Amino acid sequence: MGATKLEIHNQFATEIATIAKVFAHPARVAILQHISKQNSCICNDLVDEIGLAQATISQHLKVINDAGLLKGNYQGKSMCYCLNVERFQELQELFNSFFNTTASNCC
Amino acid sequence: MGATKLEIHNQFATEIATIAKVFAHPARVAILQHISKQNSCICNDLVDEIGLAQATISQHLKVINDAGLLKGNYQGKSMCYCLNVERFQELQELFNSFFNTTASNCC
DNA sequence: AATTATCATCGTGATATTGCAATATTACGA
DNA sequence: TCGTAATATTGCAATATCACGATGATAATT
Repeated sequence: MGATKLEIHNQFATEIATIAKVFAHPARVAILQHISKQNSCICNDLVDEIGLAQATISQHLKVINDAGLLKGNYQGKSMCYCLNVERFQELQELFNSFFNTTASNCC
Repeated sequence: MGATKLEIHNQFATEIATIAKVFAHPARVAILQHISKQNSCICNDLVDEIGLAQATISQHLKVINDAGLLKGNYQGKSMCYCLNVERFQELQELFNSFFNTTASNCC
């Protein structure tokens, strides 16, 4: 045991959890903030800005990218990572639908 | 190495990540959904509903509770867990302020 | 008091995540 | 095409998380 029992949960719960995981690390939140602040992003900047090794930043970027949250293209010899705003807003709406449907008046 | 370097990130990023972690497991999302559906909650119900062992459910409930998301009191011989709606909405607002401030038009 | 029911905590495997050094790959300019 | 700068990938060690059985603790019931 130890592995999450994914198969027993409903699809929506699994989806929310998968998305939440992306935001569940401060480095990834900071990366997203930085990207949005800069309006564009070169990975090397992030190494200085966030204070983690290049390999670590690259790994976090991969997680964010796998969630569909980045658009990237080469600009000169560096990557230019940008936020996929449409996808980002899609996730926000998913989260809000979770928040909004989960309300209760209680004992 | 291995442990998250919490101290290097800004406070807001750490806060968002901490909250996101609560929702980063499908069982916890499912528990929150179930609590809201039932309007009240007894842990044993959850064991049947979610399909995990009682000890495991109890652990997840602790994580949710540590985030301030539960109000609980004894009702007869079982616990009655309820959603702390105020706190829940507080977290929703925090999340939305993260989503809303992180927007970008890109290269 | 003993029993039962319910939930919490502890201890322990199993798996996942984090972080980094080393290495590979990619793109560009000389 | 060779060298260099930027980013990705790999492999590994450290730590965190998940899941569960066993054990405690508490309250109602017998």
